Amino acid sequence: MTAPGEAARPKPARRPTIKDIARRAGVSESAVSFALNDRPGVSQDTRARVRRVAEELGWQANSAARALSGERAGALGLVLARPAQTLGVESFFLQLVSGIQEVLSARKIALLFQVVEDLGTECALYRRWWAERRVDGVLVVDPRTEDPRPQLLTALGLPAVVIGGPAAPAAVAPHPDAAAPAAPPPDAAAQPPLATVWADDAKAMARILDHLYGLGHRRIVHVAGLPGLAHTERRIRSLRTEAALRGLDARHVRSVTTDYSDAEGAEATRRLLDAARPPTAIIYDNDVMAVAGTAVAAGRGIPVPAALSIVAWDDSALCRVTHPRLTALVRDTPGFGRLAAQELLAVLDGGPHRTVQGELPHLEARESTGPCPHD
Amino acid sequence: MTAPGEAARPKPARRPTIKDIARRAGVSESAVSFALNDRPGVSQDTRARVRRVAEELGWQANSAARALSGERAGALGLVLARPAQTLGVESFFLQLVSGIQEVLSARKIALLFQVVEDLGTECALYRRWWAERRVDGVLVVDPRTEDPRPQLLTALGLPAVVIGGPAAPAAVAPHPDAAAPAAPPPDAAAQPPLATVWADDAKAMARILDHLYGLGHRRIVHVAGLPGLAHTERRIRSLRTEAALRGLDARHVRSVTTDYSDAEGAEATRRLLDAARPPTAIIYDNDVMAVAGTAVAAGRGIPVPAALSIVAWDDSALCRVTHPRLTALVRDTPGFGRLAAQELLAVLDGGPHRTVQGELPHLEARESTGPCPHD
DNA sequence: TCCTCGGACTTAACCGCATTAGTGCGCTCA
DNA sequence: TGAGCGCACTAATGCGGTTAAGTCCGAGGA
Repeated sequence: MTAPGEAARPKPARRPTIKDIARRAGVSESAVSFALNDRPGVSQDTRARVRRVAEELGWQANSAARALSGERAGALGLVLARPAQTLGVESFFLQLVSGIQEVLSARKIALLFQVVEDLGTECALYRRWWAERRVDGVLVVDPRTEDPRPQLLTALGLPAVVIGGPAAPAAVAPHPDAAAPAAPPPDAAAQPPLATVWADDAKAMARILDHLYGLGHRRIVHVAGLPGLAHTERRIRSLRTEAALRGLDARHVRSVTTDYSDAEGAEATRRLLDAARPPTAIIYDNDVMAVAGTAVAAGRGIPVPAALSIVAWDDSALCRVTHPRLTALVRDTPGFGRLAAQELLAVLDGGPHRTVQGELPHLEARESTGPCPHD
Repeated sequence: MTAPGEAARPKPARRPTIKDIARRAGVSESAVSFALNDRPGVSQDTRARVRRVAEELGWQANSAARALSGERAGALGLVLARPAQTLGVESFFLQLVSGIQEVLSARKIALLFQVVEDLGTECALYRRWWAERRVDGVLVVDPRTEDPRPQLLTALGLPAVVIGGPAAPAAVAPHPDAAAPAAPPPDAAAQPPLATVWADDAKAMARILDHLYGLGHRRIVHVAGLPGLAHTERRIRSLRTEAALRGLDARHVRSVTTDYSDAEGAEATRRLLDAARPPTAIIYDNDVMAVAGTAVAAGRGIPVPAALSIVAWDDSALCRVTHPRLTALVRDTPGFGRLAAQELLAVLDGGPHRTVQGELPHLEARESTGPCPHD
């Protein structure tokens, strides 16, 4: 009656429990529990013996049982809300996840990773995870200016760390360089106090502008990503501020927004190059658009960097396979993930909701940026 | 005594349990369990009432409790063994994961996704997940010719589906077109009978060769990926078979292996173009190498496709941002993920270990392939 | 009329671990 | 000398479900 291929299925080996350990070590189950969890109540001798037996048996705590009694699921969640099409050309997320897991796996904490279509589904998923007690906390990515998630998570009491927030870091920790009185946006105070790790986009933008300004560029356009995202707005604001600091004309140094796709990146580039006075330098908010923009320039016979300089915000293999190779802003993304994971663990351990800052990115100058051409 | 930012932390709302439902519905806890799990033993009336109350309370089963008693973790695992550097330029994985989750989330099954450095760590992780009963099964990616994972998983009794295996589909389901007596490799029989979803790389390769052969190309090199991977070997074998079928010279139609990186893809391309009789067409095993190869050609002033045709195995935004846009083999990767997830669920439900085949990819002809130049 | 049968529930046991409340024992000290 | 104490350990309970084993009751058959 068994289907082909089913016949040989072996009976799964029974996994050892603390009861097995208790029997072999000649103690009670609770003594085993004490011994294995570093709690007082057992002698050094017994503790060592129990540990040895557990080792021999290859015992690992049943995560469900531990979760049920210990009130900890031993898992964290990360949801990525992205339409399926736009998925995966960026290296950012896998690297972030990789960094996060480096921290988690050392503490035997699992990561539930889920890709969903939109923000609504993401919120529904948080509710479900919360109700099912699947996770002890979540890492929130792609914070937005109008974001329902912090409020939801606060209401649920689900510990969280926002990666890439807050919308206005200046309001939390005033940027020493930001002499210009950049008024904190009205929603800054309204944000529930979730723990946050953030990157100093203002300083990063300053570095890019230093580089381009130093090369003589005065007409610089920033091809940004999705307008709703917090870091997009932050970068746009930073560009304005930094341009003003250098006395640059706001009509020639400005941002345009896209959906991060190669198609919109290319389209934006075409429009920019069609203008009466096209920019001499373009900053793209991700690697994919930068490559697409470079291809557009190549298609029109516009030499890079002789006639147009290009900078990619975020490095990846892509930036090295184009011709010429792209000058890019290099971030330690796995490091950022590690930082976020550590913060979340700290919150779970009862720590305060802090706002910590990731390492500053640096600009890797390659062949796509050069001196500004003379008109 | 509370740290700043901690003061406002709300007491988490208590999540409802079946006990709450039982009280409100005026029945016992087990009646609730029966009602909510579609088991006989309660009247239609009671069932409806219990359901309504559960709905009102927003009840969701505590996954830990269910796992503990029901022997099902309600989660599956997927491990990606990749060195951190090579992470994330391919769109394949996120799309695969997205497809998998489409199937899983409908059944409220979570996915544990983990990125590790190597195969040894991956195996250790399977052991841990098994011992901790974290997952009910796993999806195995990147099968290799010498792969310790199937044996381990079989020994553990951890249900699994291999994505992209087996090494020799011909041995399982003879390819009708494969008239050439391609001897099944020795390890084919040694493979434990894990469930498998696979793509017909032989047919895909045939399509690519049809295209290139039809354009007159007779010197074709396949820049393959990592030599240890099953699908790499399969594609290499397919190229040989298909070349022989068309009477092509094995010295001019051959494969070289790389590590999938842009660097090795570019390096391989340089070597090929340096040869006395360089190929007139190159097939790259992923999009990143194809783009890198195109850049090398551009750097040497070799026009594509006038002097060199290029095909990418796997499509992505990358193939559309180069100049010219790359002819690519388009696969329905999310669909492949859905298929794999369905197979694993079938196995968990006691089904047989089948070997099912994914949809055939098609070749999207773009501007990077053209008629073979005359020598 | 009595007994049986089965549907609709309830009770109780259990999953594997953490944790709290004992228990027995040797030692100290009034 | 016996109350008091601390230590090492055991017994018992609970987490929130599932499930096997009753219990109750009304309908149907002999």
